[in-house]
Amino acid sequence: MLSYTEENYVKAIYHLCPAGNEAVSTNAIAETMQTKAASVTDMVRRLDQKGFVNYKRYQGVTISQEGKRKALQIIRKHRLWEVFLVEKLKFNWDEVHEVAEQLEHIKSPLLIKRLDEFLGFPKFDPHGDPIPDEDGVIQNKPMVALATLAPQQGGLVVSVKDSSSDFLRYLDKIGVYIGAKVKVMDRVAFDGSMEILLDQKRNLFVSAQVAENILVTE
Amino acid sequence: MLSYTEENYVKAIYHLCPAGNEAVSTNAIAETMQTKAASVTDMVRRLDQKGFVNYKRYQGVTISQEGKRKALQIIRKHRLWEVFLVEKLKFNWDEVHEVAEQLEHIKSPLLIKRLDEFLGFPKFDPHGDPIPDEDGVIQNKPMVALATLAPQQGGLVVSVKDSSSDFLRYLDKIGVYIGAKVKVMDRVAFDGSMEILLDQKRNLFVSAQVAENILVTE
DNA sequence: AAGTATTTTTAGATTAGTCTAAAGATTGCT
DNA sequence: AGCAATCTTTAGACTAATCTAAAAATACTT
Repeated sequence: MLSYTEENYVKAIYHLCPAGNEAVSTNAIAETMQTKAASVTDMVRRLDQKGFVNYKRYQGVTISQEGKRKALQIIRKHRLWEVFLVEKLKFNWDEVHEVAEQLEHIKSPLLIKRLDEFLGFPKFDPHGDPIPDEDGVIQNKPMVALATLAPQQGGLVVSVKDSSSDFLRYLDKIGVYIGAKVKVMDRVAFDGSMEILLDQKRNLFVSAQVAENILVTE
Repeated sequence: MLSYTEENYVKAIYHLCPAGNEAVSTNAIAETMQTKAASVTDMVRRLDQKGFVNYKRYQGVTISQEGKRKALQIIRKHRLWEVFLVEKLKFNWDEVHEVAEQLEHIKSPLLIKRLDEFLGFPKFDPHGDPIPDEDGVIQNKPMVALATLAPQQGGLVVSVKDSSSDFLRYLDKIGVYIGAKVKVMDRVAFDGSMEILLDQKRNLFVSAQVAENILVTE
């Protein structure tokens, strides 16, 4: 069983190299974990001992199969909680991270199973990042920028490139959310702005820059 | 800011003497915390330093005003999460404690505010224990056993005396839950069993023993 | 290839929380 | 009151996670 801190290290190492094919440096981990390199050395040695990473001194770290499984489990929990916070508790997109960071460490398989059910088995979190399934498998449909679609083409909003508060708030205001159905109605050659049909109900205009930062999939 | 462990100590000390009027012994704390007396001594000294308890060596511990506030905050969180788990995630009454024990330590005032709202500002948890408000005030309506009511008298189910899994499962089965509206229709003198109108809809019979263990209020 | 710069590790210390074993207080009994 | 039983505290040690400072290894640069 991993401690709170160990879980965070595993997650960080996974994020730095999810494939586990190239070594992650002690320094890189220290930076993302907001700690010192010496502390990282101690920790990765322990995680190697426990089988969650592969570590050789001066050679950096790679995530192991076991570690990958654990990391994806934590990411799954994190993203499900984010969906809960936004969909059910009306948090803004930019308020959820800190809280989800705590909630992801709650240990209860039943809780996550039920939460998933309660949320209707979502596939993406509020930022559009995919939610791994119980076995750690990530559904990876190709995503393209809304800006690249031709008129009459449509898709589902699955993510955003820019996740600044400003941008997210703007999307909230115009009613665009992850999971929204969009269809390109027209495209203004002059400035690249687009007319979009949202959820088969409402027409709206977005600038080229906005369209560039909204990611959609079939 | 208190650590996870410190929060648990404060809660335990509060539970051992909520009024804070008489001293709680080191040993008693050790027992409820599943630890050794020596560890308790160390901890209560720290908590005294921080102002959450009053401690003098060999004299035991009392909870301070500050400690009471903190404990009630944690209890509030615990009970709100229990309501969430049972009402929204369909946990059984007897499955929630362990998970709520973890969830109660999540730090986010906004989260609790929104959760309370989402749950419709419940006043009792699934076991019928009252949920303190934001200021730590516990609503304390008098409770009486269902068994003591006369025919035609009614009330709301607010708690149970026996909280064994067996009893809770039985209540689930017959459809009795915290918050249910009940009215005594008849009382069998022979064995003390009762006929009850549940939620103004359904009639059911309960034994004297069951009626003794269901607590109701006006 | 040699020397400097950078990165990484080791050594030793610190804090939180815990333990065991022994010493010190309090309580209770006759 | 005096002694035994019990409870509580102290002392010293351990683990997890961290730090600083110094040593060791690797990488870069000319």
